[in-house]
Amino acid sequence: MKIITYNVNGLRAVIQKGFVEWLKATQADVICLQETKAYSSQIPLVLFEELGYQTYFQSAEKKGYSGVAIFTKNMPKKITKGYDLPSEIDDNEGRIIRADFEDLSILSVYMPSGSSGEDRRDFKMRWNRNFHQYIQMLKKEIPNLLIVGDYNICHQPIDIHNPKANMKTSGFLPEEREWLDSFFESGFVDTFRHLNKEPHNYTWWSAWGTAREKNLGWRIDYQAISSHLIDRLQRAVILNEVKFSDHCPVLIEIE
DNA sequence: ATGGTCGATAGTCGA
Repeated sequence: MKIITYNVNGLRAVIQKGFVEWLKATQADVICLQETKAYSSQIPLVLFEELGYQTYFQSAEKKGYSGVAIFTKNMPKKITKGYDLPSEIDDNEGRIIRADFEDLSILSVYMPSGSSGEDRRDFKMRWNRNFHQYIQMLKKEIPNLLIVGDYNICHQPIDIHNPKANMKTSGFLPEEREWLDSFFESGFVDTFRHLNKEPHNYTWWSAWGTAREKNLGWRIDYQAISSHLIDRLQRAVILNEVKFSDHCPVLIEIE
């Protein structure tokens, strides 16, 4: 099973740049999207249906903002948009969607950015802690989880081009990294890092200057799998040659 | 610390 996660930074924009043709060539079974910035009614869904995908969206209340989606060739047993267990924060920003398959549930998640100010940095921490509580409840019901998407946090110094300069930048703050530590330690494996210990592997590049050309980036997009499923992992790669967005896709294959 | 770009929108905002 081939699964891709991709923060597209506007689904309509990437469609104009050749996203559909690229997706066809990937032969992905499931693609999880973040920052769709659209309601499903604004997307020509037939383009994806022609490739054999069923399309599911969880959009923000605010028009043109955030939003996640899952496109899948296999029929899911159930789709859940937002939270389906008690939660202190509603998913009105369109950050969570889940597809349940026979032996695996896949969540496409867009965790908040904290880059636009103190309010959003605080919201990010509250959101992440609430999300983690939800996942801990959910895994009792559904042990086999794959949680993919834009986490908006670099985990370790190896995951960012300039760790020292970014110690006070949201996305690499100690408390954010500690949250990600606790998230993984609660029963998930960072699939890419499990198979690849090399530096300079990033999934997002700033629009400043020539950051992408020089590969001065951050690894903030992950595919996290329930630890007991790690033996099913066959491949995990960052598709950094794909440039429809300021992020790039991450691909895994599992048995 | 500073700086520029983009997508979606119609306000500028959020990233």
